[in-house]
Amino acid sequence: MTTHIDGHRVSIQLTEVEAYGGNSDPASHASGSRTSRNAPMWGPPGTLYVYLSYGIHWCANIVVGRENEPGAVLIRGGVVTEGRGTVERRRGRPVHLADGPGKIGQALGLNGSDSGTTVWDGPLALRGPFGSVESWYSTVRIGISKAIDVPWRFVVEDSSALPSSTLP
DNA sequence: CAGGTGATTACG
DNA sequence: GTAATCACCTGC
Repeated sequence: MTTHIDGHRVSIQLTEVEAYGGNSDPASHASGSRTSRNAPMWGPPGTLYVYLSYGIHWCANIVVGRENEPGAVLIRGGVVTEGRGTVERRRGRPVHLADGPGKIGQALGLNGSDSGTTVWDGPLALRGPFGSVESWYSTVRIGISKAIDVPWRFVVEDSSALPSSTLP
């Protein structure tokens, strides 16, 4: 995925994501009522949902599934493949692998003003290569206190399984 | 390991 | 109104 924000282009190859559902998923921000914060989760697939976590971290999700049936994928980790200088300036430290949703949000330069935009006309774009499904495995989601047994965290085995042309 | 930080929610 | 809860990161 790639962002073009403040005149800077940053790309990451995804290595870790988590899925969140709608009303039937107690851990989801869409488990309760629709509010101004979580409204993008009801949007069409490809909508971006960005929220502020712990008052500090902007975390990014891509909405999936049908419109009005909330569901989203939280971006948890990725390898920086383009714009590493920009990422290191934003993060204030050397960065190769950004692991953790707050770090990813900061690396990509996202904030609340990007919530509700879409991958076809917003600052964040999706593009391949997407790798093979065999290189991913699933575990339980982390950092949550409800539905902790649902195995909807997906991780790439190891970054050497990524297409070598995408690695730095 | 603990603390920062602020929106959102649950309760009256 | 107030209090508790967070899909987290950093530095000790």
